[in-house]
Amino acid sequence: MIDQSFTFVEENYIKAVYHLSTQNGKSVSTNALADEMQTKAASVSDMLKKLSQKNVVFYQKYKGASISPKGKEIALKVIRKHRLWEVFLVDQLKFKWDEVHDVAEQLEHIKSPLLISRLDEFLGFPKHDPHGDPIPDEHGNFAQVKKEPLSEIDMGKTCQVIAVDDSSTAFLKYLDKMGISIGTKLKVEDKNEFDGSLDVVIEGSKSITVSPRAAENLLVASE
Amino acid sequence: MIDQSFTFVEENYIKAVYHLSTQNGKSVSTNALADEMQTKAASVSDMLKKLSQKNVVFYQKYKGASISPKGKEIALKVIRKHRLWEVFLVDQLKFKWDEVHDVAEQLEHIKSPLLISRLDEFLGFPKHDPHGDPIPDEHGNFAQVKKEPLSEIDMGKTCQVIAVDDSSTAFLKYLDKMGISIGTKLKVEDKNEFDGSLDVVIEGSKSITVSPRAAENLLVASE
DNA sequence: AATATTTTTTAGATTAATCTAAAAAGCTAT
DNA sequence: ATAGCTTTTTAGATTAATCTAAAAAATATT
Repeated sequence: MIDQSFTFVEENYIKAVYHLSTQNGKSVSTNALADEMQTKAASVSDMLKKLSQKNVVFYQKYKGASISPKGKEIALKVIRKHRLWEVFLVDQLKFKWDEVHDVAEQLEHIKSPLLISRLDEFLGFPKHDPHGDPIPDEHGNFAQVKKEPLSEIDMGKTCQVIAVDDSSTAFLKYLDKMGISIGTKLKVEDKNEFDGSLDVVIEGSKSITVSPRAAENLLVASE
Repeated sequence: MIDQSFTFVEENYIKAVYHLSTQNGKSVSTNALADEMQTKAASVSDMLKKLSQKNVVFYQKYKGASISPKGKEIALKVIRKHRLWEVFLVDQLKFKWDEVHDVAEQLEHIKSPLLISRLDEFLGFPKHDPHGDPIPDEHGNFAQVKKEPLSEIDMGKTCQVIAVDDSSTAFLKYLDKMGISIGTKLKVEDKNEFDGSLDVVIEGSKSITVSPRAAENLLVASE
């Protein structure tokens, strides 16, 4: 096993397992993956079996999958490439942030360690992509963004939901109804003194009011 | 037939047919393609059948293949991308000319018209790649390099063999023996007054002496 | 707990690209 | 012009990724 190489498709599955299994801690269901990958559950089952053989995911029939250390390494390399290319597209080629995704999805699979280290250098070793997401270094390390409750965010500031402190179904259902999920970007418009509720704008969407209770349990990263 | 798309593999075959069939005018044999593509003749037969169906090559069983107008269009788009990326790698990322090929072979298949037009602009609309090969514009047009006999090249200048004025087997055998073929790069080191012969260095190889007769029939592009 | 529903897996096909081995076509040299 | 050699094509498998439909396991409901 000198330097095992993965197909574009395998890399995309690994990335998806990494994303979904680190986002909410627990293992990822076949259907969740099928949804993420825009494919059918049967295809996912086949692929998980293969990726498990290659030791990049942990997988038990009917029990879902999670990322292995080796898989995490691969996922972080792909994510590093994806985000560096996004910086290139936006900073150098004047792409708008909403135009970069499809192209970066292709560029992230180009295999050349030299290319990536040179690109990193060329871009001035950026630490974040145009969406504010951290760029892992060549060893897969990246500055862990500090989580703080939404209630601590200053008025006028923008932040991104990265976790929740209360994972009760009641809370999650509430978030769902509000249109908030992991990754959602929020801008704190106003703080209402009388009850501590916040008026926030959901990026690219509507303005809502968040109760103080919810604001304490929504963990965000400020930008 | 809205905007037919081709796989990486198909694009590589189209490029190979284009290269081989425009280089020496006539149609390309299955074996020549197999050699170029590092694959087996059987695979080439299958692919030519498919590409012929898609109207990108002209193909008749046992008679070889040549590029169609549609195929030429596709080939030139891929070549344009390949050469623009080479310029990027050398000019911006400090790659050496011999390090770019494998990476450009991957990058040339990225699908995004916006990416390429922006890259072209970013690089200052270059007309040649780092090897001196012309970069086709978005319509597939490129400055035809002017051919001149090797005998006209000034001392100290570098040039590339692009054609021959005498296609007798005798001459071609002579060139073969000397290690010269289409694409070979030469540097004129010295001109011997007494017999008109030239001392030239074959790039990455030995120094040889070319007779005046040969020098008149070797058509080159100066760089 | 037993049944019904949902989720996941398996079985069996399909498509793209490839291969080996054998058959067919084309060339060449006497 | 024909026998022998080379080139090319076909036939039949193989691998990766996918799908549909059916079977099996897990979860939910009464």
